[in-house]
Amino acid sequence: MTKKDDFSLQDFLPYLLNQAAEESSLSFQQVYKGRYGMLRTEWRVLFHLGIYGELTATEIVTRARIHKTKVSRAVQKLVERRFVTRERDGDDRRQERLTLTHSGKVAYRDLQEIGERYQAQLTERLTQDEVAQLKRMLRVLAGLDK
Amino acid sequence: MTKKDDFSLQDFLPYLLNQAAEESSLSFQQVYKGRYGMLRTEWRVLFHLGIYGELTATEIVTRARIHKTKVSRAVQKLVERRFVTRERDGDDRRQERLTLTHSGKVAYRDLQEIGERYQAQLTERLTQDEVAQLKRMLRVLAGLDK
DNA sequence: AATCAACCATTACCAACGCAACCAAATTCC
DNA sequence: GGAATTTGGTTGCGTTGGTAATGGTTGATT
Repeated sequence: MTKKDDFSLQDFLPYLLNQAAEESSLSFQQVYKGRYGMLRTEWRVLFHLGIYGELTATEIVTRARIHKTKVSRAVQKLVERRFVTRERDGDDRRQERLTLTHSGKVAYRDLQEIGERYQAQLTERLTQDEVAQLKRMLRVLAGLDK
Repeated sequence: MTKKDDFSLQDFLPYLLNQAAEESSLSFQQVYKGRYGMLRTEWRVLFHLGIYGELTATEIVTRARIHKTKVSRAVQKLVERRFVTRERDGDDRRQERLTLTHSGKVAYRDLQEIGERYQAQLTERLTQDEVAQLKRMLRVLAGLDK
């Protein structure tokens, strides 16, 4: 048997990353879907606004690397459900400043807290140090580090 | 500022995993899409057949954790494009044994080789040891280790 | 100041997804 | 041994996603 045949999906990084990502987002998805009827993209937009405060749609697109049509639709939903308010920028009337409403902030804090607990549970089979290493490497792979 | 406010998306594991997974599958997607007009699910099915040989649709579902309708449609496409043949099982006529055709094998080997090179390039900013650690942890998170 | 290119965001259109319902074959149960 | 249940796989249909085109605004060129 040659070296070539040793190749396995279990060793193919994009595949492994995908499996881990899917697995890790699945149960958390139940939370924001069940509690607030949110889709994944909506939750992600909410979180960005919760963390960074006022943002425009384009800023969310570049920060979160979500397709702009997805952001557009997610914002629409969040506005409908009164989690977010949009307001045309005075200086540049093309863009809209997005901010969380009160209930948006409440939802954010609620989910953020659950998220932290969920993360802790997710990594209980790894040491603190391993988790730190893992995150560092993921940032490298995602091209998120400076 | 309290501890709570330190929470950041850059530190939320499901988010990081998703970013890394998306980033790492993006350029490779161009390859199987460009060369063979395949979708992600089709490529995944092809790889499973390439690695494990003859499988049924259900076996692919459980191994790859892909929804059965996705597998069903991917198999359909792969059969149409003559990468895969299906054959009713004699013992249990509900299931179909799936195997790669010659051109299916060729495509698999081609993509597998590119995949390996791609993986090497992806991890060039990490040491061998780090990659091994990373894969181990991802398997834990994905629930893939015994 | 009129034109043109660049930009922010949305929409129209079609492809892909996922749930639930379904068909056909096999197994269980009485 | 026949009805009910389970299992392998497909399909219909409403939802979600991406590409490309559009509307509306700004900035640059002249």
